[in-house]
Amino acid sequence: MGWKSEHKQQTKARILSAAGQLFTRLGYERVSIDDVMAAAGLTRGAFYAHFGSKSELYAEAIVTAAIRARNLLLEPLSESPSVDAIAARYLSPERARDGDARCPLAFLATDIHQRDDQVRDAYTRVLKGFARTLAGNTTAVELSPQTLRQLVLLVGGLALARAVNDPALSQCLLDACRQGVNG
Amino acid sequence: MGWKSEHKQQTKARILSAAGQLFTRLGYERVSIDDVMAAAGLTRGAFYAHFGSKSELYAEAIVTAAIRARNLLLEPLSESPSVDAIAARYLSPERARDGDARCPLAFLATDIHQRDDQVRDAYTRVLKGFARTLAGNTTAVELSPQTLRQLVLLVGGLALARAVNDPALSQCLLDACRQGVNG
DNA sequence: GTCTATATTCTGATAGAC
DNA sequence: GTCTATCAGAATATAGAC
Repeated sequence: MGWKSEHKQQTKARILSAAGQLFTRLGYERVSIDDVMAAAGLTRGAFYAHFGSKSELYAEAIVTAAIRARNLLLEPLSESPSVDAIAARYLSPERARDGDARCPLAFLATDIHQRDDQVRDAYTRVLKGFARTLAGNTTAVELSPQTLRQLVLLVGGLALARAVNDPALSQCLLDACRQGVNG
Repeated sequence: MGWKSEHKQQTKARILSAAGQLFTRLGYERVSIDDVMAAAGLTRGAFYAHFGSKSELYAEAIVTAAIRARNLLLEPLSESPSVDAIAARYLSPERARDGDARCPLAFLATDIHQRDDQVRDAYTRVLKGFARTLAGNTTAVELSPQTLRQLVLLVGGLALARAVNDPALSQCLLDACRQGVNG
């Protein structure tokens, strides 16, 4: 492809990066197309040259944000990190607050059911990917009950720790879940 | 108080009941004041005689919906139900779908962080109440790590089972969490 | 207290110049 | 492809009649 369509791809990537971070932090409804385009250094009118609708952007942005969060999470860890090592990083207080490595799985969990199938499919795929990482990237098709419990303790625990308005309870939730994953 | 203010209280209760069910099912942003008032058999203009803002309504409606969900959950159970018995009912497939006894703790979890302190306080109080129920209504001030893990497996598990667009995975999540609470 | 009517703001999406 | 300008609809909140 020529340099022109390459430039378009870069622009689209910039929009997706901005959207991923904004949506993960604020949710679907509190982020406007204006906000996303402004964060990407563009204006509203250019949006529809890249995406057909806000919902379509949301679906793609969830994947983008998940890849980013995954990279930041696993970066300092070994090639095949243990669930304990993952949990120790994932369930950190900074992550429960508005840290830099927000996980869309935890921050958008209850928002997904309200959206269309395209969005729900994207979220489901990402969640399964995280589960397979917890299972050590096995080739097994089935996810074991233990892996699913670890998944819930991580994603659900982080979500509740973020929701709650009591820092002490928030910390206790994170500690309890980390301990439960290890056991 | 006279029958007049008593009638006002009944009207307010009707609004709160409608709001509790609508908000829990659809979230904060997808429910308008119009929707709530219409469901209560009133029109928009009457709203501000009972509540100061939509956010204030939301905070109160979360408590109302939680009480209702709690009653429906514990109704057929013994006076001091075991966590196993609670989990068996709470993590049922009907509850993950749009059953009648929607739990605002699970369905609104990631919506709460976006709202004001009044809302977050209400949610936090309700969550602590559910945790104390799981702990057998002890008088202990502290919540044990095990109770908090059970709380996350129930609330987080139901939230993820609802988010996911894959019925088989949804069922596996519910089963795994129920099994984990029992163990 | 409840109604109708409306002020105001914001949003997603589109049209047309460059 | 990106811009400015705008449409059309929806939302919160308020004003005033009854």
